[in-house]
Amino acid sequence: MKNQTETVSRIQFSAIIPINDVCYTMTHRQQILQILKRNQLSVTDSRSKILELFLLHNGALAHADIEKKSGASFDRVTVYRTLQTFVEKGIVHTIPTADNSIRYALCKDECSEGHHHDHHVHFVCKQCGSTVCLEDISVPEVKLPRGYQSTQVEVVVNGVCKDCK
Amino acid sequence: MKNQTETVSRIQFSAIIPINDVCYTMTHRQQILQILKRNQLSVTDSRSKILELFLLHNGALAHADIEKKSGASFDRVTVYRTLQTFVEKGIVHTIPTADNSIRYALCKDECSEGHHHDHHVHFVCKQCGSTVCLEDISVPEVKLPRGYQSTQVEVVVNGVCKDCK
DNA sequence: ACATAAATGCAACTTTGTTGCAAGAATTTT
DNA sequence: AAAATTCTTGCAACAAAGTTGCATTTATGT
Repeated sequence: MKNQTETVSRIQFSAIIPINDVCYTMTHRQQILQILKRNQLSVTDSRSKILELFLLHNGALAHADIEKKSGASFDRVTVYRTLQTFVEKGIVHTIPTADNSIRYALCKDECSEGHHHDHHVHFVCKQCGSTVCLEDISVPEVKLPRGYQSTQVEVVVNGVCKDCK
Repeated sequence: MKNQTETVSRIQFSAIIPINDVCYTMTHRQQILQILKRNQLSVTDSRSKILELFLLHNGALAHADIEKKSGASFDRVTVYRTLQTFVEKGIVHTIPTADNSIRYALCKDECSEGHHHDHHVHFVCKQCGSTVCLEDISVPEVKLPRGYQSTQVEVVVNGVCKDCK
């Protein structure tokens, strides 16, 4: 037990660790490996890099954002397929928007394959355009008319975020 | 007063009335003219026909639906521009979805130009794929964290509708 | 280190959405 | 009621977004 703790703290200090000739800060590398392993996905450059973008950004990313931020290092198709895989595995979830652009965000809790249970509110800032998951705000109950059966409720709040005010 | 009622009922009987060589059932024709006039839009084939689709369908339509249902009678560009105009005028509103497809639905209440106030819940059926506005179900209050300011709240419920159960 | 299975990149293609401009309609004016 | 004006439409060309098949490369278990 003591040994493990020591190992972790030692690694935490050596801040930069290479995977596939790309360097990541330690905590992120650990998270990335953990997430991919957990979902039986092989650890590749693109998956690691795209996951890292999500970890760094702390908010939702659209496909276009990822292409830009990744520095055009991957093929467009790879980004599409990676995101698709992540959604299927429950690593990220999609956020509905009124403008035709799918946004993806990391699922904080464990999502079972195919079934997301991210019952939190999404916030889209009109000013800076960023989308964030309000993890602490749970989706309120919605009373439906007779005959309607609900499986998932999406709540998207538009407005001005705390940084833009 | 008696005269007016009489006129209306007489017109209601003569079910089919032509505009621009296209025939519409009376009630819809009245509605279409009323909506377009009210918004200072000239009455054209495409606008009338697309509005009629909304009146007939009683639910949300995506751009693709309109192209199909209108029988390829209009140019794609015209459909795009018509929908854009309708949104700007507040005749229809967009419904956010998690899959890259904007859906449009008629605004029941009068919406002032640019500012929609359709504070109702939208329902998307997983079975039949249809989207409906639950006019009677109002959007619940959402408590936001400090610093966040809300201008509009969108609620989309996914599930099985009353017809598919 | 090797074999196997999976992921990537490329090319070609489809779908979706946009823009400018000439021709055609609808409305207004006379 | 016809002419003038304004707005709308359709065409063409383009840009962006997303998909599919296939050969090559990469990751992983033995």
